[in-house]
Amino acid sequence: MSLDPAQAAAWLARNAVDCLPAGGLEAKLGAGRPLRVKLGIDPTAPDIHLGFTVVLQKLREFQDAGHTVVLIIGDGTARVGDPSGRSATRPMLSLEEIRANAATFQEQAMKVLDRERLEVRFNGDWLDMSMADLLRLLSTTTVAHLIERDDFAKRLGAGTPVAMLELLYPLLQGYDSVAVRADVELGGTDQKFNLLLGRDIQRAYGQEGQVIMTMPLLTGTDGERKMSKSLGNYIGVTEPPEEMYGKTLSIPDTSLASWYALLLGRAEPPGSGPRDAKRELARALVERFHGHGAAAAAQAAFDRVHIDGGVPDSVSEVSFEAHAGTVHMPALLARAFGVSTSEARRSLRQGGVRLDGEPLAPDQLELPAGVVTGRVLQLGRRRFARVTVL
RNA sequence: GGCGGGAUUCCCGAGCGGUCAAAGGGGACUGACUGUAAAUCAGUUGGCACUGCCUUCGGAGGUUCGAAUCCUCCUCCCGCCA
Repeated sequence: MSLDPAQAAAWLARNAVDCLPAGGLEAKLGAGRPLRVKLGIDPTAPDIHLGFTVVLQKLREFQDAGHTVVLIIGDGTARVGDPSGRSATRPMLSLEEIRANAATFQEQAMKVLDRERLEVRFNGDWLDMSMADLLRLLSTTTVAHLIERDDFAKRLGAGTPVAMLELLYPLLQGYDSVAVRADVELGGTDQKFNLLLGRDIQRAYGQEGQVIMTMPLLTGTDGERKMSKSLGNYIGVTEPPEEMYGKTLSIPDTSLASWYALLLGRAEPPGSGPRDAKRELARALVERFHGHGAAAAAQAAFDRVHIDGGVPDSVSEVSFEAHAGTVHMPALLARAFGVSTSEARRSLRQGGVRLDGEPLAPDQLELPAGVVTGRVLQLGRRRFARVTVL
């Protein structure tokens, strides 16, 4: 690294919401050794979306600067459940679920991280501690401190239950920092309390406290709210290339700058308009998760469908039974796309249904079997299926 | 414990005996325009092989020719007092 510690710290901290304590990162970098950068993950959700990769991207930048990432799979803490941002007690997970989730997670995280500078640990390895050790850990923190947290405070105020286990969670994950001797810990802004507590716990164990860095939450494809599975505005990292490409192009222009910064760690290409910047972004993201060839193919397929009005290469197949040689279109559409027949009728009435790209007349409820079989049925702009009439 | 106010279709929110599949807004969907952007315009938005039929207004009963609307009980929320 040719940068001095101050410059390097500033570079690494860009896009971060918090990097605490002030000057802490610079001081750590000044020691001149590779830092141990921790990320703890709770293997509760089997597949991850782009929002989560914001933190991975930042970790990758640390790796590229010569530091080591310590990824902690929270197989021990997953049995407790992170209360952050939750309004209700979480259920515990079975061991099998945790293992499966952890495996999937690792595989997906590798798309962003550099395997060479990575250490993967399971916190179950050290959380099965003796009672004496547990009591020592518990003695580092007061109840008053724990219930300062927003979500706990709210739930206590509202009279909803807060499980003892949940209260314990921040301590356990803070202890991870002690176990792996973390220099830096990353997380989303919602993890700030946990990260800071980890710092306190390290010091209680005679270690130097970690620097904590929190990253902003990525907005979803709607450009409004944070990306989340339950809001349906997410892009999963395992989604097929065409989906990923198309969804990325559908984000509002106003999200471009933050997507570039948070996902790719760079600014939009200068001089290109939003349309081209977005195409480049989409392509880069698909390339990251599916490889170069898939990215080029996704772009080509997209252009063919949406610029030239063609049909995609691979579409799902539906088979449908004709009655007396005719096909009842609402029923076929319902079958093909999982919509109700009423909805299918509406779309038909509004000219939203096509066969091989040709719009159907609004009153064509019945079509001869020979006309539809083997052709590509299209509902709206994005839904396609190849029909086989039996 | 006492008093009062609520629960309506995906969400918010009108409706207070028939003209209610239920106003309005949001969201979503379809079409036009485009860059699967934004903005805008138009339409749709319970189900059904659908000019009609069926099921919805927290739950269960009841009054009535007729109930989202009235009565009874139940469940859950929210204010005020203690």
